[in-house]
Amino acid sequence: MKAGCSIVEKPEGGGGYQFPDWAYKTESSPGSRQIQLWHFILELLQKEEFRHVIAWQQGEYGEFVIKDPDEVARLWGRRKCKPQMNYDKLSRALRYYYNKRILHKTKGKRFTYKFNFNKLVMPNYPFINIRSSGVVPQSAPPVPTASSRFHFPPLDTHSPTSDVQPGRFSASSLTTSGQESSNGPDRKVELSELEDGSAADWRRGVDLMSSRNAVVGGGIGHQKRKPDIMLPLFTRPGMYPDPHSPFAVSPIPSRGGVLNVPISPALSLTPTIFSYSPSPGLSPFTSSSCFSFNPEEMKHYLHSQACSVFNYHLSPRTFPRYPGLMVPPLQCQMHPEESTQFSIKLQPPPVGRKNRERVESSEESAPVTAPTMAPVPPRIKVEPASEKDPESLRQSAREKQERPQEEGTVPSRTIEEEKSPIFARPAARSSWPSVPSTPSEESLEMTEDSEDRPGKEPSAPEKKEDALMPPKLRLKRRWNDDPEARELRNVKHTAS
DNA sequence: ATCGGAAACC
DNA sequence: GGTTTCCGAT
Repeated sequence: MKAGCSIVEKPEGGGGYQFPDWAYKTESSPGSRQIQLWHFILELLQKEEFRHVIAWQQGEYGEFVIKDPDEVARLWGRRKCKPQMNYDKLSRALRYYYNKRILHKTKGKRFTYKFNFNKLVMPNYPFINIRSSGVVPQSAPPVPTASSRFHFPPLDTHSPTSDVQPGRFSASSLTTSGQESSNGPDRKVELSELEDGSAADWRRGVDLMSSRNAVVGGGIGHQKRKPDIMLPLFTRPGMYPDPHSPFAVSPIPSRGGVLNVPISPALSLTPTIFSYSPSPGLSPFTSSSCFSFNPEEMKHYLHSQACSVFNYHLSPRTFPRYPGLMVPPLQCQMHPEESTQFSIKLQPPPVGRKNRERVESSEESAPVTAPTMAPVPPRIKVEPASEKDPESLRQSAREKQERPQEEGTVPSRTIEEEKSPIFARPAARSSWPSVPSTPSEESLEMTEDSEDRPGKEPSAPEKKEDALMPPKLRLKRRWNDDPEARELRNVKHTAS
């Protein structure tokens, strides 16, 4: 048993804002069904109680500083029942977000990272009415400043430590059908690399704009969806007024409001394999044919996206180009046919286990773990039941109490609206808009690695290099600060 | 301090 | 799949 983990707090206590269990799954990873780190981080950032531990960095959108790494790690460890957690490990996890582009490291600033809200927010709140508050935090995120409206809804069932709040990041997943990976089994590409979230969204937008009711696959196009599932229908902001949502429109509805799925909600909510899905839980959208929207809004949305992406210092290449779309005069040049995506797998599956000398641990004994046939003695973690220091205890105690009314603790932010469970029962929808009529549509033949003009540009020097370069490097080079590459890209763009 | 590969874990 | 755990490199 994991000592130290007894304090797993669940909302049920008397919170009152109970949602069905499956309702919470959305934000967790489909696989693990557990809170994700970025989620947790956001939670902490959201609460003032943790201001001294981790806080938004004013000035930079989405940038935050971990003031007390050890504490954050401790909290995280507690949350995950991993008493051995430490900043080193936690930071490794954070680093994994780099490639997913959920997070970035702010170079030069110690313990400072930056969220890519495009990735986190937009995919989850695609149709927020940007006009009302500037969807993406135009100014620092949840900073209780100007954008009184932007605030991250609670992400997890339990709060950082155990508290919680009614609202949550709904992954809005509407998802569903998915199931079909458009690209073959092992073609799970992380388009996100390039997409940066926004691209994906854009693509979706495009699809929508094209008024292709039939199109589905979101971008990639090849997904057929199962006709027996109803995708949620988004109309427009306001359709799902969610008191807890900081946004004009509540993403939550998607959760239960509109699914008409025969399958378990939990399943349906689990964003699975969307071809373009960058990371589970993040891009739940299926760009289904079921959205209805306002062109006008879409425009704003897209525009906002562009700005945001830009503001986040993302690679310009992530900007999908859309004719007629106004973007900031920066180098945001857009090109109509952009949206290509990467097909590279950033983190290739393990090849096999190499024997690693982990035997060095001499004093562990396997608790209850079912030993597989590991070549080496199963590694057990010794979970010191006494991991809690006074501080921790104090905290957990406090947390528990806070839970019920946690909202009250965040005054400076937006007034947490009342926390009433927003749980609309999924109204069964009987008819669905359209059926995928274009199953094939190979139009979007994703250009594998090339994220540049598919059939165009003969071959830029850079490209060749890329070809010879491991995907990761390639990405890194491109994404991170490879001025050279960037320049090349720019040149290319301008040239064409 | 940070990064990222590798492998194990859940 | 998302970490967790280790660890060598920078």
